Amino acid sequence: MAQLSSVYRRLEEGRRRLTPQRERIIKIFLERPGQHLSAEEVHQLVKRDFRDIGMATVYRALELFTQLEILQRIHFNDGRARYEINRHTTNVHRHHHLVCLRCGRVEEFQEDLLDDMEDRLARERGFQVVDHELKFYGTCQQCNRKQGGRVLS
Amino acid sequence: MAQLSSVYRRLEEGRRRLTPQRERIIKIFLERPGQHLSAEEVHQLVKRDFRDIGMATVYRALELFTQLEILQRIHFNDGRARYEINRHTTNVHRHHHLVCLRCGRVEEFQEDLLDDMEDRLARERGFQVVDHELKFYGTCQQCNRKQGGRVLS
DNA sequence: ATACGTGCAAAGCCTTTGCAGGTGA
DNA sequence: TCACCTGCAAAGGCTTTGCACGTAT
Repeated sequence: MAQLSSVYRRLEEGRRRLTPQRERIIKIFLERPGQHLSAEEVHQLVKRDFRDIGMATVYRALELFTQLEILQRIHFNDGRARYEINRHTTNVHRHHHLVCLRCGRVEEFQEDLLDDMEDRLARERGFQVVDHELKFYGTCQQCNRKQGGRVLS
Repeated sequence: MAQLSSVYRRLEEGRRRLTPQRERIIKIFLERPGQHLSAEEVHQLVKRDFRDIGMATVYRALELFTQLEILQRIHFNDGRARYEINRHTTNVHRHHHLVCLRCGRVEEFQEDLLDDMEDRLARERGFQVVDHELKFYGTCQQCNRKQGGRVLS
């Protein structure tokens, strides 16, 4: 798992430690590329190895990694934060989300068109873009086939 | 205010009433096109006319209007929901958001490029888009001029 | 009469914070 | 030693719900 060294380096720069719990948390994300986990989900997964870990530790780790730009916090309009590996800093191309309103699954997709938009925003409105976020809400292929079900919320 | 009749029609379809409080709330949004108000902000504004209105009523109205697709709920990754008039259903063109990380101001901008993307998603992945959401995070012109300040969170 | 709406207070989530004890450098 | 980390419990913020009373049809 090559990416761990990069995590370690960023922690060191801030004089923070890679404790066993934090390592497990990062690995949970590295083992599940393209998943968007809530704090609660992460907690359940870490508990397999650290039975006594508390939510506070999970939240503190997620917050720390978010500040170090190792993780990224996302909201899908359901009131709880989710986290994913920040691929921007791991040199994989930026991606976006397809949120299915029937089954709740979140798919990803790649898109390059936005770079042009960012340039235009800087030129025409003086807005310097640091990050962007694009989400499509709708119904996924699988749900479209089943038909009939009711759209959530 | 022509749009109020459309609000009234949609309420009637669901056998819900346009009470004075609800009317005031809708007007607050109609009077402020392009603003993204939190429940708390709406509460403060309604209180000018209804001193005793409670947060519960505000939340229930916001929830109702969101379900009727008169308002739209948005999250800017700060943990609180904001609401804006759903222009999709009032036939004004869809717009998106520029969130300034220094001063917190939210600007809007128009963009048509996404329709092509939606077509491609349907064709290539069978994902039927109902709605989309595009946000750019960065620093606004005003803040860029002032320089120096620290970027939030 | 019936269904809907309101304000108040209480409860519910998700998340953060304070604290005492533990651990790594 | 010193700064950092952890689990627990308590507190915080935002939002929802239960209830009794009011109101429109």
